[in-house]
Amino acid sequence: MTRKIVVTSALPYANGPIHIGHLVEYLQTDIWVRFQKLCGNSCLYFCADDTHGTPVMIRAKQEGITPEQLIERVRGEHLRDFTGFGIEFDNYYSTHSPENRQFSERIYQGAKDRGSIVKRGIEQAYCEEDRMWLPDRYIKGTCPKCQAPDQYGDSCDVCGAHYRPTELINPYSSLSGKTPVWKNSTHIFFRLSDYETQLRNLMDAGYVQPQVRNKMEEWFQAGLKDWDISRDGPYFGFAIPGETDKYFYVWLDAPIGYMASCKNYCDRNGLDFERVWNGGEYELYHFIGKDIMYFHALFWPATLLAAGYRTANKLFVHGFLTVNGQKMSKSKGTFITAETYLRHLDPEYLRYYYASKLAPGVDDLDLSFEDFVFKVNADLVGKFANLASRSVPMITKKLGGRVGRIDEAGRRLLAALQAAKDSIVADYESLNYSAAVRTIVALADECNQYVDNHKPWSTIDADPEGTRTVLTTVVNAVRYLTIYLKPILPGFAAKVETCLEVPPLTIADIATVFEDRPIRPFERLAERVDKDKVAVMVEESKEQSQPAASTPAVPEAAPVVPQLAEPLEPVCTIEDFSKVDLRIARIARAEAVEGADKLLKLELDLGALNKQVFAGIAKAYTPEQLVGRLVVCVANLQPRKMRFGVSDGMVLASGPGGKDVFLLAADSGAQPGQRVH
RNA sequence: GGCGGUGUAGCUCAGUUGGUUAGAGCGUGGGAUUCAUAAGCCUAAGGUCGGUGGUUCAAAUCCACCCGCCGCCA
Repeated sequence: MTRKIVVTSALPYANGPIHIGHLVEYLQTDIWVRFQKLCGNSCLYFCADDTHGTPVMIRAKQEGITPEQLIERVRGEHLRDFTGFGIEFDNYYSTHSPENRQFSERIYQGAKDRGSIVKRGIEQAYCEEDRMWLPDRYIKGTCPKCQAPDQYGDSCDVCGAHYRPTELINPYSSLSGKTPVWKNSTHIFFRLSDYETQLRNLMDAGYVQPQVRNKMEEWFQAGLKDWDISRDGPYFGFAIPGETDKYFYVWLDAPIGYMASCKNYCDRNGLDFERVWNGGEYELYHFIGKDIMYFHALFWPATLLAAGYRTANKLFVHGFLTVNGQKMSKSKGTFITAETYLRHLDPEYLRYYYASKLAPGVDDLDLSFEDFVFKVNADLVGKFANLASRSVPMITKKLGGRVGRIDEAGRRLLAALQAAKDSIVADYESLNYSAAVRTIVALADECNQYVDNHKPWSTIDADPEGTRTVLTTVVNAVRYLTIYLKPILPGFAAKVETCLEVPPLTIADIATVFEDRPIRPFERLAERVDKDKVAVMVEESKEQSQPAASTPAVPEAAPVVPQLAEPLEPVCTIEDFSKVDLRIARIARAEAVEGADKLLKLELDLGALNKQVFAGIAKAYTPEQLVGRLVVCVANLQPRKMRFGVSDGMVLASGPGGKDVFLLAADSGAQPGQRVH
């Protein structure tokens, strides 16, 4: 029976680029959607940019453009990045849309009619300089408990204390630097506790995974508190009807963006939104990260219930991405944007890698570059692509480009492939992609063993027809494997479909065989991933983040509290410091690097030894200026392989980069090779 | 700090309701091959299942405490 399904991914916020962390969710969702379509189900995938709120307003102001201009631009960038990764939305909309306003107002009215809207005054920080209310995260000051300076308005990073922003000592706006004043303002609250019973019923009905449910239980026991859904102007968002200068909090209208995107699609495609969203005919699933569980497991269903809308069948919660076992880091170059990735690597690699590690739980997923390279090369290329590559060309080159029929031995192999269907389908359906991939890889192993056992390369001259039978079996095996992998690897699948000259493969094709047909010349299905390319991508991610880090948020404003553009690192002991072996070096040679406009290739004379170092100082120094100079270098830095060669150290310099780079020099008398203490 | 999640071979992960000698892939060593993208096949080595204590005939699995990592505290 054909199912009808609506799927959403969380809406990315419109003030930053898509990065490989975001992609865990969009790829997880896209694979599921493609899987449903492969199974012949009708599946609609909706998303949008989340556009409202203070950060967007401030960012637009900094860039000297309107919020509307900013969100339009960012939406285009986001969609470009998603498309680059093969993520196919049926509609990618915006929360700054007429549909979203309409649904927000309707849901608010629904809650009001149910008596779930209450008002009360709260005290909040107001900046008279910028004439705006300050969210807690924009207020900084000295921690009332441990006196640490420059802590955020809600908690202290140094001692971990929690407090109210009013308790901060010497509070200041992180935007203007001015001291805020405390003013009273009436806010509008949604009484979440009115929906506790209904929410609990939802949990009982299997709305979330068990791990998430435990967390829910904790929240229920703590008691559901009223939710502040209003913000005072100026605020980039929807005005609240019947109020003066009050706007819906961004988190109220963000998930409503799912509905808006769906409505917009329905209107453009002749579908009845009420039927699709509310009719019960369609299943509805939301994919989200565990950081926004609270909003999607409590507020969102509660507001829908308030307005009489249906809630989702299930929430699929996933964990975060770590890179090489750690949080993504700009300084380590592991904060990799989708755009940067696509400039260096094939998106199918990441799709395969994530799929090979995704499970239904909320565990974090680790992207280890070493593992990434091995896995892509061993499985994707060595097992799948190579299986086709070692058999199909023999048919096109030596057997007239035609597959024949399959014999008994071939049928046994193919039967094993067919028999795996139910388990693979079940694994995809339950988001256990890693299990599906394990099964598929094991099948590919069997296929490769089959090829080795039948040695078509040694029989082809003596027994061409027998060999054709063997190779026909392999082609059929490749076809089945491709079907199983298609949700994960759409590009790979498209190449196989072209080679076989067949219409898009579906799961139903598992029941059929491919015999007595011509095939087209073989095109390589996937290239090996070069680990140097990964290294270059990481290197580039480091370079990109430097200017951003050194650009002050608001250049004109002079902060009252002194702050370094680059904050101090945590304390380092003398032992830590002694690990860094600094040496005086004389620049023996310097030359420009072809193909890199920031790099100079330096040969450093350290007395007894010479080192080759690539330094990102070409914008600031010409090679001629450098030869003969004494500099300080990190002599025991782990060598790094770059596109242009190995860099075996680093010369010390200050400055934000670009033209503003200032090399450290040594007073005369210092000798190359001397250690700096 | 409170709470939730998590910790299994060098790496990434499976381990069903507690039940023989704890598995897979990658990586590493050895072997036989050479059709194929230095891919594929055969084979070997590798683990006190975070720690301690407990329940049990039996614990990676259940319980308590501790340690590490991730997150939430609206």
